[in-house]
Amino acid sequence: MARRSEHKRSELTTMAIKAAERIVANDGLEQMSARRIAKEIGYAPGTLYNLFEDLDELALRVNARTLDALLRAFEEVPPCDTPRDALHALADSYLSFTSDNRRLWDALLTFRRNKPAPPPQWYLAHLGKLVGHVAEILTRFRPTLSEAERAYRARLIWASIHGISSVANAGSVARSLVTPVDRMVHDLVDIHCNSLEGR
Amino acid sequence: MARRSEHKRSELTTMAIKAAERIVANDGLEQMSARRIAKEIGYAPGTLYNLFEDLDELALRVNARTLDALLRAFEEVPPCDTPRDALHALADSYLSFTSDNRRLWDALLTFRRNKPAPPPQWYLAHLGKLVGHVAEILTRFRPTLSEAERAYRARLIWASIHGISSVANAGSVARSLVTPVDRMVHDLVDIHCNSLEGR
DNA sequence: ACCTGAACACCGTTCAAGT
DNA sequence: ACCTGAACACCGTTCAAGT
Repeated sequence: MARRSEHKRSELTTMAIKAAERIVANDGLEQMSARRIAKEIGYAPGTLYNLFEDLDELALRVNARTLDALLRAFEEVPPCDTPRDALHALADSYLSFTSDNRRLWDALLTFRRNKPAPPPQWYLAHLGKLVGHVAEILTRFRPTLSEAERAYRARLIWASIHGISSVANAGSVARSLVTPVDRMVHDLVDIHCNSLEGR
Repeated sequence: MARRSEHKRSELTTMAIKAAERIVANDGLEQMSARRIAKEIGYAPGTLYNLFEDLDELALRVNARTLDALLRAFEEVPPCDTPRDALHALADSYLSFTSDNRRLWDALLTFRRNKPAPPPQWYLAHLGKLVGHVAEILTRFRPTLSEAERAYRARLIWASIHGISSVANAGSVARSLVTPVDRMVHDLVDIHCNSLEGR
């Protein structure tokens, strides 16, 4: 029926991603449907399949923007005198980002592709940068640590902190296990710091 | 149309829960639909709404059985000489249970009710027992710890371990961040133990 | 009283047909 | 070439009507 070309393909793509992001941020990932996105941008559902392979790809693009935003927040964390303070500052940044962007962060954590497929390489690169922020601080604790060990330790710290934050965000079912979240995260950071300092 | 009464109401309930569990274990929570459960037990979809308030309740009942099974596994963990060994043994039990029951455990972690509601009291009781197993071991580390502090510490340990295991189970997207899972969990347990021993 | 199954309001995805 | 929208195969949930 059509040939509107009111928007360039790239514009249309951006419109769709932003509409999807808006829906996820406001109403959660469950509400992000092809029909609703299409309605919001004023196109037919079929059009989305012209721009994206499927809804999975669209969700991945939304998550990529969320990760980008978190990385930007990390970069704005002011430098600290001690590595311990630096880790605490990073944890604070993480906690405030995830609470300011509850639903978007939740979407990132709970999203599962319908057809199992290896994650795109740019997605892994994003995650790598996230862990890189932690790894960088670890060099100040233990300058002699090999790069591999530093990366491993950074992943260990990140995953354990993430555990608390993810339980806190996971429905209301287990939230009582991780209260108060802030105190738990900072206690955990201290435990990791103590271990890094060898005490 | 009907009045079969081939099964008592309680039998029907059990049949439905077991069918749902089978579907979740084999094909994941996404595949657990009212229509499919009904077909498996040979009744109409509407019948399920006679037995349960909605699908959320059915999913909760499946999760309860999974938690029960995990608690049973915990109870079978043989006693250990040192509290450190005991924590490692508990972690091993957790790791092997979650890998033997991937999809059921995943369902427990990712399930979110459609209508937000406080978790039923029996559900919280189950979670409490889970943390209780950890708390019990902590008395051996620090007999003088108050009950509240012991419970807090147990939640901290459990949540951080759970973080690693949940990332490992979360699609393939972030799994690379938590490999090898076993080593990470045991390193984390050691860090917690060191902290408890005050070094 | 118990169970049915059509009905309602939704999904993701495809693809022939229109401009 | 681009976009549509009907069509297909699904959802959860309800409830009038049958036995």
